[in-house]
Amino acid sequence: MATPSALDRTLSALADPTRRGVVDRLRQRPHPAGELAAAFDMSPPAMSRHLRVLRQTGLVEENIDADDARVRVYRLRPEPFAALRGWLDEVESFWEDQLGAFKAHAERTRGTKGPGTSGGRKS
Amino acid sequence: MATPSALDRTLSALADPTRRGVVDRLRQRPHPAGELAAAFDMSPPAMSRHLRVLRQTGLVEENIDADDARVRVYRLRPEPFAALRGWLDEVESFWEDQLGAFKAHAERTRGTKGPGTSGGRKS
DNA sequence: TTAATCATTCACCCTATCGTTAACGACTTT
DNA sequence: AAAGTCGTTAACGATAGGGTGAATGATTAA
Repeated sequence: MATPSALDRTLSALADPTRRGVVDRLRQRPHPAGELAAAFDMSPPAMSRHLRVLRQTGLVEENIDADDARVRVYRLRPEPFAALRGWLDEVESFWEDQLGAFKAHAERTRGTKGPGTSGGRKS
Repeated sequence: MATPSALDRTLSALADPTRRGVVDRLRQRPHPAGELAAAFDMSPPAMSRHLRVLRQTGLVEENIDADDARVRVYRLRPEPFAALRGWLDEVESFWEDQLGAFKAHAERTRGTKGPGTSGGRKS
């Protein structure tokens, strides 16, 4: 594994239901690690690992509670979500392009319904 | 594993670098399975499994080539990407709420004073 | 100082996933 | 019909990911 890209790590992190649940929950407000473990009926070590994954991808940030330095409060960070949106925008631009490409393609293949219907298997 | 949600499956599918590479490649044009296996220097069975995952999440669609029924041509499908965007929009609305108005979800938050750091945890 | 609490890392299972080769079904070609 | 091609499923080994309980470090409470 040649050091996965940031997008790799972001998507892997969000692919886990627990971690996505944590993200959803952090939308409401920041939470201490212990609260999250309890909320998902999970042992503290298990949640700690999930939080580490989220932290390493930059999806959440850890802060020491001002009133009790034992407590670590987690909150969302926007950057990885923005990056994911950027990739998604790129992918979805495919269909916009397809509308334009449809005209061009329709010239070459008169009669076929969709753009890029198979063509040759050679490049 | 209580039947993962559609979003679970979509994110898991896209978390794999190979599968995301396939998606990126299909943005250019539809491809036969064999071309994809070759492009990623991977055995046909391995690619076939990746394509099945993508197909099961609805990210790609399989079509029999009109000229050669042995060839299966894969192309992108928009729905799962739109669903992912929907979730991403929800998550990112978090920051809009923070900037705009906390009154929007002030109705749901009981007693807690805004996004405060301190937490009264305790079970 | 001693005890209790919060969260982490460490050690270990256990399952899921990815890759390979071999075998198969479907289609095309000669 | 026989051989060749494309892509799949089947069976297997190797690896990574996620769960637990025990031990550790840091902080607070008594």
